[in-house]
Amino acid sequence: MVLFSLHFTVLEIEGDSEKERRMGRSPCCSKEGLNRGTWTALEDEILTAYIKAHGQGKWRSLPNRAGLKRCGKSCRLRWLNYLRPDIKRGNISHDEEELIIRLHNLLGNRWSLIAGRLPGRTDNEIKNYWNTTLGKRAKAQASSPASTETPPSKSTHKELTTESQIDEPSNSPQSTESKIQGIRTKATRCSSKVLVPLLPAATQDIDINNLTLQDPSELQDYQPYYLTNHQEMDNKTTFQTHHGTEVLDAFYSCGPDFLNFEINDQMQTINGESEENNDINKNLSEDPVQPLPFDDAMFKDWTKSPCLNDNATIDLGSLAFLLDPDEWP
DNA sequence: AAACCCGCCAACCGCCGCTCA
DNA sequence: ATGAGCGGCGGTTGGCGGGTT
Repeated sequence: MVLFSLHFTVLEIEGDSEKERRMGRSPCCSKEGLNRGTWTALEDEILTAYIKAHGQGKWRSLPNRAGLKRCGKSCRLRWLNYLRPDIKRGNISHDEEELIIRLHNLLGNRWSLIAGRLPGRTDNEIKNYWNTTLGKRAKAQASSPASTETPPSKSTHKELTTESQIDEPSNSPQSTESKIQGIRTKATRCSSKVLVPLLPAATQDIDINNLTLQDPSELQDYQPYYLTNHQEMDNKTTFQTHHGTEVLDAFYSCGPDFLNFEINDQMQTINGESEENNDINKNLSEDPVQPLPFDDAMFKDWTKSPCLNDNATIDLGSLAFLLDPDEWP
């Protein structure tokens, strides 16, 4: 019955919309006559039924076509954050929490990117969770007495990685706040990349020019990072490669400066979640690799970096799965 | 029981980048 | 080359419910 009445509404409003279109640009969201605030069950039902029938997209015109007195953006948000069938309900698990912390350290407030690594979770949910829980924890951690004992240092920062550190504020001297300082909050495209294989653990050199990936799935073995350190020899670029987790830890263990680089939007693409692998493969051979701001010694052995001192009881290996979606629970 | 406080989170807002005509 | 239209993103707001006084 709802659908029948919807049909009439759609026909009526579509006419108006078309008229508006011909007469010039209609306002994005004329607030007049639109419902605001919490969605009703009926509105949810209408929106869900419409999207199931016609698919999502064209959000601007969707409310008219579906007969909803809502802003298109509001419809999109409601669908993406609440009505989508693949939304994961329930509390953030401990593993998810760890992953959020790690990804936030790596990506900053780029919630959509972080959400992309957490199946079923929305950027809004993660953002809220961070703002209400993890962010406060990080703040408390920053102002904890331990932080005054050891002055914050870019080179001595340790990360939240162990369970005990998660459950209670770490005595890490480096505040998350200071880490966030160096993070871009807006996602931007980047054209350069460094490949850091998750495996093998042993250090090796890769000749990027000779790196050919027969199968796009091979890209899963690599994580691109926007570093600016490299070694160029005779137009060839070689990379010292390391276990991905170690590299990540080393990066954000070293403070905000090291986080001030671009993260590849295609990071999740690399993990086989998109069809653009071929493009990436192509870009690998086309894009020049940018110089990295790291010193050579650091690249020669991450594990000897001062960022990873012996006091850091970080089980890097145990967290490597966080970078491999196949390993996710 | 009422008033107040506080935390959570759904929803809104404004900006930005991409696409296309 | 340019600008409108649109989708997407991150920051912020405000309603609601639970806890405390």
